Amino acid sequence: MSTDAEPRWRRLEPDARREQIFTCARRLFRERPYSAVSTADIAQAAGVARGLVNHYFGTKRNLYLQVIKRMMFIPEEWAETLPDGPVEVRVQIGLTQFLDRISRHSKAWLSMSGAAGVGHDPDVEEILAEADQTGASRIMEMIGADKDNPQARAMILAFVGLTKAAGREWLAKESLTREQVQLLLEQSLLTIVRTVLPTLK
Amino acid sequence: MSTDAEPRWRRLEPDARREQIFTCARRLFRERPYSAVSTADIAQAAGVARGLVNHYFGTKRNLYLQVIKRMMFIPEEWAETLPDGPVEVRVQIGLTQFLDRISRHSKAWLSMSGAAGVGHDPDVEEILAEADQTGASRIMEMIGADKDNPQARAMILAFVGLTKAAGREWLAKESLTREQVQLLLEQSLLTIVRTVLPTLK
DNA sequence: CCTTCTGTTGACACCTGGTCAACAACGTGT
DNA sequence: ACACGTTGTTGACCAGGTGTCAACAGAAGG
Repeated sequence: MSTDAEPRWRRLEPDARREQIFTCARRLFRERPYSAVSTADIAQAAGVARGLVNHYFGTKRNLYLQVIKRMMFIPEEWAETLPDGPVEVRVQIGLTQFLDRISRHSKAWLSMSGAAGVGHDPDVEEILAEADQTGASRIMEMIGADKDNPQARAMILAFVGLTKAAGREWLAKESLTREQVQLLLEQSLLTIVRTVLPTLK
Repeated sequence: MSTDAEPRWRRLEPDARREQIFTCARRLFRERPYSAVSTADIAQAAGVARGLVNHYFGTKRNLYLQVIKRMMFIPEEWAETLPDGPVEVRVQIGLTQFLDRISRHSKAWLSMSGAAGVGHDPDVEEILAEADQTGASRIMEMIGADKDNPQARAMILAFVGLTKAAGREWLAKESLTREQVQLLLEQSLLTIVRTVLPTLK
């Protein structure tokens, strides 16, 4: 009889196991809505007992929040340095970089871009709001706005809404070309800079 | 002994009972996320057995979809007639009417305005997309755009994204005044009409 | 080979959603 | 009044999902 006694399961470093489960969970959450993914599914995908998922992540909900949180964080740095120069040029370059970014990570970006609202989950909304704030800060750098002016920031947050919607039209629905999106965002942002923000004082 | 024999429960017309349960469900879904509302909660709020909720609405999910669907439908008519005249005037009046509308129904509007995405549920997204299309049509009337031009429509759908984000800044976060939102939307829309849309054909 | 450590398992208790046969409120005919 | 049929309503039942935890077993060291 075979004496090799293949072990029925292998031990992993906690970090490795955690990461493995996390990866499987992220994949599943991307392709199905939250409630259609069971912890059993996640465990099975990771080839692991169901209890282990809870052991590493506590609750399914918490695991989900971590997935969202990490989607928000895109590996490369946000800010390649922007050249000095007139707003028009900075906006053009900044938006080009931005569109490069989201097209490179389109899948992750799309699953993040629209969110919050109806099923309004405070925790999820908070994470998403944070992402919007990051985007807004970046844009305010582009246009040289005062980052501490809450009204200016609110205006730019609204513009971020335009950005996300336009991005979806381009990447998900393919009803606009990249050039069209760029033109739309560029012109809108310049209008805001030139006409709307100055009224703030 | 009292012979009046107060009945333990009362029969209602199916429509009345359905409406009663629906109202309780809507209230609960507005104040808590989907998964935090159990059918037992809904039944209890309506003073009714749990099974009755399923009897009238099939599944909890279906009830939820109906709640969303009805939130989307705002009773008064969309279109008070817009006067003929230059785009600038039509846009100004149209946006004023629009802001009147959403401030009047701010609570319902806010729970609809942001949505879809992360927990991406196809059915919910479809309902919300339909609402966006309705809004887009209205705006295209305002600016006299060709409603059958898919690219123009896509541009306006992106603008709807700006609208929703700006509305949230005003009504939910109160970081902008109504006047500021109006200015932002007016200027952005005019820019789109004058500078962006003409490049399409 | 025995011991220790701990990553991992599998069974358990609990909760939630959907089904369905039985029940009881109410209108109707006598 | 009283029986009767209709049907709105109930409550028990089952399937399936989540979180907990004591016990198990792979790996490393003596």
